Amino acid sequence: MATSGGRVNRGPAAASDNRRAILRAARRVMAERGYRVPLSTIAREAGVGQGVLYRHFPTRLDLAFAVFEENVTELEVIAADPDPAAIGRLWRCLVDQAISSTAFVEMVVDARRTLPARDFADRLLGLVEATLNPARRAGVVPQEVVADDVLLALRMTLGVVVTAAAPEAVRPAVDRALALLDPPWARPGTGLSR
Amino acid sequence: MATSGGRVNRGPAAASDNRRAILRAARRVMAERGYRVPLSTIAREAGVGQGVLYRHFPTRLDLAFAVFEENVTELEVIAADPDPAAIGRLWRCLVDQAISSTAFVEMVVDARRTLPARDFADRLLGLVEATLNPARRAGVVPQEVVADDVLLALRMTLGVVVTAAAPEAVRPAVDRALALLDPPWARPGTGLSR
Amino acid sequence: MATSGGRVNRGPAAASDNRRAILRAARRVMAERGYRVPLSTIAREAGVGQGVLYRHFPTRLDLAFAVFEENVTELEVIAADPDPAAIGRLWRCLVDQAISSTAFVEMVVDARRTLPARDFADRLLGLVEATLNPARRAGVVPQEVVADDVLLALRMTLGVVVTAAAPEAVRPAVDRALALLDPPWARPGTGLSR
Amino acid sequence: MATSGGRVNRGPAAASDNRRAILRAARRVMAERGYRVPLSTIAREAGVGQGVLYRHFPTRLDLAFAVFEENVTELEVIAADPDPAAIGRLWRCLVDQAISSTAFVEMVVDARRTLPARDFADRLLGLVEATLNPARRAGVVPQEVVADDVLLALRMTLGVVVTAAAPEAVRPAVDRALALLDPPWARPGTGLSR
DNA sequence: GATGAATGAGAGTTCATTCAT
DNA sequence: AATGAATGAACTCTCATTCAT
Repeated sequence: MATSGGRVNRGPAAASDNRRAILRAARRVMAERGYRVPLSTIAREAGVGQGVLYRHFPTRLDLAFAVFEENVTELEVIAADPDPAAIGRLWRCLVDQAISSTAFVEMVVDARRTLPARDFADRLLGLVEATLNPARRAGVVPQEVVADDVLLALRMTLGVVVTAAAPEAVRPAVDRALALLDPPWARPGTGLSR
Repeated sequence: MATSGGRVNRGPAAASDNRRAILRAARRVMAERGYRVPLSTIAREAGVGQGVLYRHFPTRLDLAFAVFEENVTELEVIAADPDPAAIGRLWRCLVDQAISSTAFVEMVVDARRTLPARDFADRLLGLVEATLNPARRAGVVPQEVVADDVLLALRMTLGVVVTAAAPEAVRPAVDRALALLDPPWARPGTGLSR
Repeated sequence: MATSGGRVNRGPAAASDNRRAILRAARRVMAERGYRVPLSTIAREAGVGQGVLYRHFPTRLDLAFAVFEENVTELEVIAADPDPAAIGRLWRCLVDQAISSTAFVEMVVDARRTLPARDFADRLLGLVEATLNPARRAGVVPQEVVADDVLLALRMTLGVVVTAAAPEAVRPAVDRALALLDPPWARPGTGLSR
Repeated sequence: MATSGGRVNRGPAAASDNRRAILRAARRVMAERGYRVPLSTIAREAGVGQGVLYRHFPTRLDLAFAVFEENVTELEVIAADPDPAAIGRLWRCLVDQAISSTAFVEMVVDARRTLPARDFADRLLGLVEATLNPARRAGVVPQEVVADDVLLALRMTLGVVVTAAAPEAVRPAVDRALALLDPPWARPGTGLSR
């Protein structure tokens, strides 16, 4: 009755493949249809049963966090670079991630209502701080710039992203917004020039 | 038997009262529990049947637009003032509205997925333009400032609002963000000084 | 989309009919298939949608209590009779109800795990007391008999009912059990003789 | 890779250990959380995989029967004693088992719905008969007492057990019930006096 | 033989929408 | 014109059962 039709049971070996497939599907489907897509859709797209999705990610938030965890990993690689100009590359990466992440904002809004706060912001803050320090010491960014400013600028960017009228309008709007804001860590000499 | 229990059927006279009650309830409940509260909750809070809610506002979006229509009305009053300094007051009003409107962003995100675009942005743009023109002519704001910039700044502010960790963190974050952005239309001489 | 096929929407007028139909279906289906039948089965048998079942009875326990409420009503009619011999009729009724109520025991077991205790036992106790008092005064039952004894005897009977090997074995087993127990309130002169 | 994490595969030697561990876990968990606890919970508590549980006990009933098989074994030891007074000890043991076995009743109810009758009752009957015969011959219990009466009394006791409002109310209620019933095989001279 | 992940049917619950009264 | 119950599709979550390793 259990394995009547469809997929075969590939056994435990499938576990990590499945996890990856679920993350990939979640990233894609959430980007397309929003944070609140039915979990069953994600499971179907990932080619796994609903139980598997549930085993790997007990709640929608767990899944979303895991998706964005991958983003953080990408940032960590950049932040590990002691180059003072790394802050520029980190910023560019943050903006790029923001542009592809309407779902992220929906998640944050949802998390605020359902969770006793997670440490995402703190981790991000740590990454930015680590990257900002060498830049400040090298004089690439003014002394008074703090990590909170960077995150604030990122949040401003997210606002532009989620309120864009159409996908193709996102990038130009973000560019214009950042031109208005003109954050010091995004000026020449901060890794963006290369 | 028609009016078996509870409320009496007050007939046509109730129509506009009901509409107002629904809008008031929707504004409050959406602010508290998010854009996606069950419509039945709004109806209950407004003290009307679900059918009435449906008659006045066929979709959730219609309801949400009507709620924010009230915001626009408030703005129109300011924009009707030919005073060059009105732009500063308009901006302050926009920011205040943004601060009390996490639900607005959720609505916009939802609208983008479900609607063939509504004219909200255009109306807002018109208002800002009408207010910006005298200001520019009077030299209160630089000539190169365009209405789009104002809306962009507003969208940036919304990003800060919806990603705030807690309600009490909203206002300080917005203040800091606007200090960083330092929009010309919010500088002294633009109606904020009074 | 809502009323695509099947049942028509009969409007609010259907409410009390539906409630009755649900109770009837629940009584029958729970007796046949046990306390834990899928609620959807009960809804289907009653000819209503699942939402209606849910509206009338938010939890399975609410439904079950309502079913047994009807039993209590039957008992109340008997208990209202000041005749000292009423205790015999009350007892016979209790036993008859027990015989048709395997589901009752399952409910009680379930309720103990899920509920902060309901007042069923108390109401039953009150009924028995009210009926026992005149009987004791009239000397139809010995002075030392208390209502708790009657309920204890009922619980013993329920034990016999639920452990019967087959439905047709229930009545004989109960008769034999009561012959062994020989409760004073079931002896001649207590309303059973007529 | 087969035994990647957690427990090691101890091979065939583990089989009977596992069986015992499962039975112990099942007894405990079913007593705590009822007959219908998830099988996965029992497996986890026993420290075995779900497959092992399934191998040893294909159905929940098989497991439950095995649990109560241990009870029967305890009874068999008593029944093997030719002492006419053994019936008293057997009865006490039966009552003690009943008191600790709400789950037993749930099992019996379940069994009636799913199984073409098992021989549990028959084995119990045999045990009681074997113990009752010497007692009757020795005149410790009246001649007319039959084994069915003893089982009937046990079923009555089970009724009291499962309908108790709280665990601590079980023993007093059973005592009172048995005082009302006063079974001859539980009177002085039947093994209870020692 | 043991392990524990995968499977998927189905139970429970919610809620937008309809419509008799 | 208002009411609020009915509807049922959709979604989330659970868990008995299977089976690759």
